[in-house]
Amino acid sequence: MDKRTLLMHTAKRLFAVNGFYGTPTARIAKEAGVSNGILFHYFPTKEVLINAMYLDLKDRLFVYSTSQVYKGATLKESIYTLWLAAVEWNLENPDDFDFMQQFENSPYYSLELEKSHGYVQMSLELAQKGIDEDIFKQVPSTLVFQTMSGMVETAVRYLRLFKETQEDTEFKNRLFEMAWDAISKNKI
Amino acid sequence: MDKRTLLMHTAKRLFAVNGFYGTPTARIAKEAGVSNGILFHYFPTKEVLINAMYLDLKDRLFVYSTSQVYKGATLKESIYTLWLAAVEWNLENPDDFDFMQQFENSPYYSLELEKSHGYVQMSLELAQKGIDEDIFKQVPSTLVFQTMSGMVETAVRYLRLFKETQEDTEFKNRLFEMAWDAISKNKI
Amino acid sequence: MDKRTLLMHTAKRLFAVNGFYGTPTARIAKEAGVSNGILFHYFPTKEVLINAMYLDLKDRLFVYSTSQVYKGATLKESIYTLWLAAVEWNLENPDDFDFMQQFENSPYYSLELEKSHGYVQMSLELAQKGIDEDIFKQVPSTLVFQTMSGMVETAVRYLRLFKETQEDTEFKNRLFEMAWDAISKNKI
Amino acid sequence: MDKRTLLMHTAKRLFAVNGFYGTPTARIAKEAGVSNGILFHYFPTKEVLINAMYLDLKDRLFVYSTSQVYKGATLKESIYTLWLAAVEWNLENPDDFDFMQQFENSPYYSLELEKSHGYVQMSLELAQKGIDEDIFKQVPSTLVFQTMSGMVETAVRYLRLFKETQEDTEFKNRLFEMAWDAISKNKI
DNA sequence: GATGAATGAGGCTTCATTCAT
DNA sequence: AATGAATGAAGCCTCATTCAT
Repeated sequence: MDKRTLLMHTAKRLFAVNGFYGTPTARIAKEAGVSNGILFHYFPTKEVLINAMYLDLKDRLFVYSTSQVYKGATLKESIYTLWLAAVEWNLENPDDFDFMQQFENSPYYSLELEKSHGYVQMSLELAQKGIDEDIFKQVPSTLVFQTMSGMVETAVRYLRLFKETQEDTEFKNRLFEMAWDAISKNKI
Repeated sequence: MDKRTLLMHTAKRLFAVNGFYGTPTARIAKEAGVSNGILFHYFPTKEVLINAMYLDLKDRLFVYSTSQVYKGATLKESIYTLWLAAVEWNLENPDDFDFMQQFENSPYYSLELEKSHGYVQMSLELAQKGIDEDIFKQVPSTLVFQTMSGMVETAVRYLRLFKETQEDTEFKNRLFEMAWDAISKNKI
Repeated sequence: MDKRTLLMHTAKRLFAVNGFYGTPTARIAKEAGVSNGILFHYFPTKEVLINAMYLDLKDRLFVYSTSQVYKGATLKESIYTLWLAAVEWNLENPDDFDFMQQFENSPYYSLELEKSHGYVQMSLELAQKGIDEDIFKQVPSTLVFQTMSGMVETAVRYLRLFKETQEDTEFKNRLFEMAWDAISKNKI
Repeated sequence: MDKRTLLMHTAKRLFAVNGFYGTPTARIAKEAGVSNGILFHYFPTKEVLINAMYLDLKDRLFVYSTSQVYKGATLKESIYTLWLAAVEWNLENPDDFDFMQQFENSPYYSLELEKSHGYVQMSLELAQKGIDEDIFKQVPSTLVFQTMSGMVETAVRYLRLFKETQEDTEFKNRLFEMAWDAISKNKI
């Protein structure tokens, strides 16, 4: 693994546990087994490192989630697949989840950062589709998107808190139904 | 205003903008117009200050929200009132909201902190009531609680992003319906 | 001696020997017997410290030189007194001289820094007087000033190089004559 | 241009603006368009680079100045030619001038460096000649030399400060007269 | 000769906290 | 209670120099 990647991995692990303010760059380098200075060769600033990591994670989550959706799936199936993929990816990568949560709630974060991200584009299109087909509530697509994101977070937090539910497929389906009911029109 | 309170107000404002790692205690004291040292007379530690602020905010939010609910309200009315109170309070106190979000997503935060909080107790009881009365989905009360909290956050974020919607009562009702649909049983 | 002054003294000594780039702030603090941090309490930046020292030195040199000139002296006597005072002050404070030379030839230095300095004002007035009275050559007063400054430097350097001449009043008079001849009109 | 020379040119330009402490070797290499490491192939040390540049400059200045003096010139003519050549060379190469000033006033500099330099030898001989012929004041030749050097510097600084005087031959003659009067015996 | 990644010591500065007054 | 000078550990980052290729 090249040093750049190595540094990102190490940083993510440390950030998740100690937060980025609680993690000296020196420690990242040390635990990555590289010199102090090389970190700044790849990332001119600690902030750059943090941003790079965030965008990288978003990318990976996006690629993973979309790869799960199969052609010809109904809208609900697609949404379900995406939701589940996101939830499971976060459960399997708790460090990533913690890091992202922390980042998104820090002053470093600005929405601008991700507006252009492919995964935002795709989600919005999907949301718009559901609205146009009268499956979703008649609200802005961005709201649908944000609601789904929020519900993913809620699910992840809950499943992490009560580990015994993590393998319970039936329970996860119920979690999804809550999210779905939030955005979809109530059938009579 | 006594110095203790003054410090908390100043700290909140600065924390909201710069984060707590970006806000030196010296700056808090300076902008509060008090001496550097006195801060540590009232709060032995920066961490103590932060925790105190957090619990204080929760208290105020709790008192405010519950004071809005009137006797004899139906369950949905109560939930609605609480939801709306929380949303509006957060909109009117954006610094508080930012501070809390930041805190809850930092390594400082542990759930233990608030378990005992009156507002958690009350919310859980309300959730349980809805479940028992077969109005809510048959899921743990903690899940209902967390979902509602998440939906409040989503609403606040959205309303802040699109300021023109903040005065639109109709729109806020729709937001509430999303939250309600998430936790309630679907009527056929 | 208060810590601020103590730091300036120590800094000057170290700067003279090692240059300011060769002198860590930590070393200044250490040799001054104070804590590392206090330096930045008095001087927010190493650069501020350096500038402060420079202006302070100029002040002291100015006060010292002018205090030597007596009322009713002729122009030549005044110039001589000032020249001698400057030369001797620099000889007695070699660290100061080295520091100033270094500073004036570093990128830190800008003429703006001292334009407003009382000592510049006074020197220019004196120069103008000599020009008006047809004692000095008919050149701009700033040129007279700069020439005298340069001749002081030359004298100091020479006297430092050949220590045996430092006590030789006769020799110093010859040095002054060189400076005087440079700026004054040649008597036929 | 070979890389060695290229590096020296780039270094000089950067040094003049930012000083040598403000100019990382990495930046020199980058702006010269060569690799980081190659600099240390040609100059084992940053200090070696700096010294090499200084001596190189002195050489060039020497060669240029002496080439201007013609056979059979009187002493004053020779001095004038040398003075003017030095002044004009410095005006045309301001970076070089800044670099030299900075170097000569830094802890890197020691007189030893140039004692052996041809240009010092020649200047001293010329000075001695003037003294022996009773044209110059009866002072050590080294003093004459240093005075002339100082007057060159003063002239250059002044002409740079007031650019409109740079083309004024008449004015430059007056500048030279000041220098000449400093070292020469006053004709009655 | 040439590249540029890699090293690691060390510099400047910050800042929570303490303490004399 | 109040002040603000003082402490010193620690953080981020720089940069001359080395080294593998």
